[in-house]
This record gives sequence, C-alpha cells and structure tokens, in this order.
Amino acid sequence: MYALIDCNNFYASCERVFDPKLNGKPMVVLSNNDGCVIARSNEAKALGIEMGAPAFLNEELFRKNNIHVFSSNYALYGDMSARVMRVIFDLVPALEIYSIDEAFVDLGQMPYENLTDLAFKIRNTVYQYTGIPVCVGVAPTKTLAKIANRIAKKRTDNGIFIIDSEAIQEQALSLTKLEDVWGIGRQYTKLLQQHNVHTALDLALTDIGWIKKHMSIVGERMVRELCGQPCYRLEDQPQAKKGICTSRSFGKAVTEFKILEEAIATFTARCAEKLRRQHSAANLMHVFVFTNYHKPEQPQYYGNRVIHFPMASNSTMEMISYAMKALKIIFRENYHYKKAGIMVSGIVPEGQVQTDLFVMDPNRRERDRKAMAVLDKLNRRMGRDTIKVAKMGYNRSWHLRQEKRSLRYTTRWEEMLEV
DNA sequence: TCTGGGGTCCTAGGACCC
DNA sequence: TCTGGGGTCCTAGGACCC
Repeated sequence: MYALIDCNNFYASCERVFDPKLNGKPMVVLSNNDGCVIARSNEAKALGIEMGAPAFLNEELFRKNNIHVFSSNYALYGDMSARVMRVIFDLVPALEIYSIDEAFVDLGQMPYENLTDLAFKIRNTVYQYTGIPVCVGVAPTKTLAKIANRIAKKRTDNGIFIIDSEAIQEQALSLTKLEDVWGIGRQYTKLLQQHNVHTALDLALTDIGWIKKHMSIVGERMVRELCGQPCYRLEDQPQAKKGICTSRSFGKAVTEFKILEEAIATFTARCAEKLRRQHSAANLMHVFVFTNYHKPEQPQYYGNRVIHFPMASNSTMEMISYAMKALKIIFRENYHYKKAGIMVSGIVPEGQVQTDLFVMDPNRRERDRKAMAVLDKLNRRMGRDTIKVAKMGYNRSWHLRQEKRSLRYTTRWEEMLEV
C-alpha cells in the first residue's frame, strides 16, 4: 500500500501558523511579482477565486470580501516544507518527497488497523509539531493514493481515506472526475470525453489497447494503476536534474543593458549553485530575454542564445563570463524587457567531466573549484550572496515586486516572531 | 502599473554506425 | 530470382506534473 500525504492549502496554511488571526478568514497567496493567485484558503475558494487568476483583475473582489492577500514567501514555505517532511520521515520506513507540499510513503503489507492508526498518527503529529494540516490517502497504487487523498480532502471530516477493497476502489473511481486523475490534463480530457469517458471508473474500464495507441505507454501505466496494478514504485532517492532553469519576470520593465547584465549574472549564479548542490556540471547554457507579450502594442522581441562550453562547468565565475558574452549578442536597444533567464543542460556528474586538451588551464579549474567550495560554505552559513561576483551588482530595480510579503519567521534571526 | 517559475517523460523522424 | 538486420544519438514537438 502507498500513502499520499498532501498539505492543505499549503502556502495559506504556512501564513496562518504565524498569524492565527487568519484562521477562518478568506486569504490568497500570489505568485512571484504579485502576478497570479497560486494558493487560496477554503474561504477564498468558496468566494469563487480561481487558481491562477491575475491579481490585478481581482483587486475589487479582494477588497469587497476583505480577502487577505500575501506575496509569496518561499523562504518560509520551503523551510516549513522541510519541517513537515522531517516529521513524516520519522514515522515511516521510506519517503518520497514529490513536491513542496506532498510526499508518498510505501507502507508495504501493513494490516488495515495499523494503516488507519499510522495515517492518523502522521496527520496529528505533523499538525502538532508544525501547525500544518495535512490529508492522508492510502491505496494499492500511487495513482489510487492520489485519488484517495482527494477524497480525504473533499469528502471526509477526519482527513483520512483508505482504499482497501475492490468495492471501495470502484466507488472512489466513480466519484472522481476524469480530469482529476493524476496524468490527465486538458488534451487527454478532450480526447477521452469524445469517447464517452467521463469518470475515473470509465477510464479504468477503457480498452487498454486503445489507451496505449492514443496515450502511449504513459497512459497505459496510468490505467493499470487505476485498476490497482502498481506501475510506479517509491522513488526515495532524489535523481539529479537533467535541466536547471532560473528565470524571473522583472518588477518593472528594464531597458538598460547594465541592469539586464546584473539580472543575468544573478540568474547564472543561482544555476551554478544548483548544479554544485547536486554535484553536477553543465555543458550547455541557454540565455534568453523577453519583452512583455501581454502588451502587444509595444514592440516585441525575444532574444536567445545557446552557448556550448568548451568543458562542462559549475563555476559561477566561468559561467557568468559566458552568459555575459551571450547577452551582448542578443541585447537590442530600445526594448522594454520584462523577463529574462538562464537554462543549463547537458548535465553530467561533477566527477565525470570530459576534459579539453587545449582550451582550459587546469590550474584555473582547480582554483575555481576551491573558490566555489569556500563561497558555498560561507553563503550557507552567513546567508545567500554574502560573497558574490561583482557583476551581480547592487541594483535592485529589476527585482520582484513583493508588496505584501510576510516575515521570514523561521530563517532570519531579525525576522523572528515577537510575542 | 498590472498575467509565475519551475520540472518530467514519450514518440517520431532523421542521421549515423556495423 | 530480386535489395538485411541490428543498433545509437539527437532534436522537435507534445503531453503531463507541482
């Protein structure tokens, strides 16, 4: 059996832990740059606020209903997530962290009474230790555990739902709409509805050959999982990423080359950090800049350039020097840039970098490696960008708009909650 | 003034290898 | 008479997830 543990309205719940006045009140959390609604409390959902709704179109609605609005505070959510995961990990044999607010657990052959006890124990302990409410769904496959969790959230009072018999499984499938199945997106919903498939139960009963033909092996696995046949195991060892991207929309449009340089240098430094954290190096870098496509009346431009490194790298200094060259090539005067980013790929393990006989001075690589190790250590201990490359600058004009961010209660001494 | 930021996997087709 | 049988790697495009 698998359990899926999913935090309720996670970002909203994190805010409530440190400001209990918000309990029972409608509230939303906005995306980076205060753009879209990305989390809603139940009260906000009940008021009809849609996921992904642009904030500036809903200001009236927010005001009229006294909805509390927050900028996203990823320092807080990331740290709270780590705490929730640690609490769960202490109670179970193996844990797969699936997303910032979800985890799968493999429960093996545990008997029913123990499953129920464990599910309650997880729910109660996480709430007691972190203040975050979670729901637990238990079923013979991951896809069914997703469905069980959904039912636990929407249709139970105690936040637990266990699929442990064929009768319950069939009932759970018949209560689940097609588009709510894990792996069914917009396109497959359209395709399947044309073939008179409307619920998860209809999908489970669809001819597997037809599924394979129209939805590939991925669809076949999904249908088998719905029938109770496990096709996915617990992945408790996180895999190294195959591509890493750091990109941001700017708080306000950028026209100056120098400011764009600082943004690109900063994004590159983040990508290099992420590479070093997973002990990888990249062979390719993709640099891109955008104007604002929501404003078709302005001149539009999309500039992008791919750089092949002479040797795979994860050195912030080296990568920034390549990124700056790419930016010089793609930059055009007189455009209002709204977004930029860096993507790295061709990722290899740090210890398996194919060396180049002619290009790079091996002494410099070794010097960079040591410098990066010291930089990471200092920045981990003293805070991000305590030591940084000068090109990343001090100009904050391109930074995110975050007008309503709460304090970083758990990661900054100076922002700790005062009682 | 104003619309997020990350990821994964699969398939088909083309170019190449022996 | 009548044109083999195996592979790999890369890219683009399309689907999906949180």
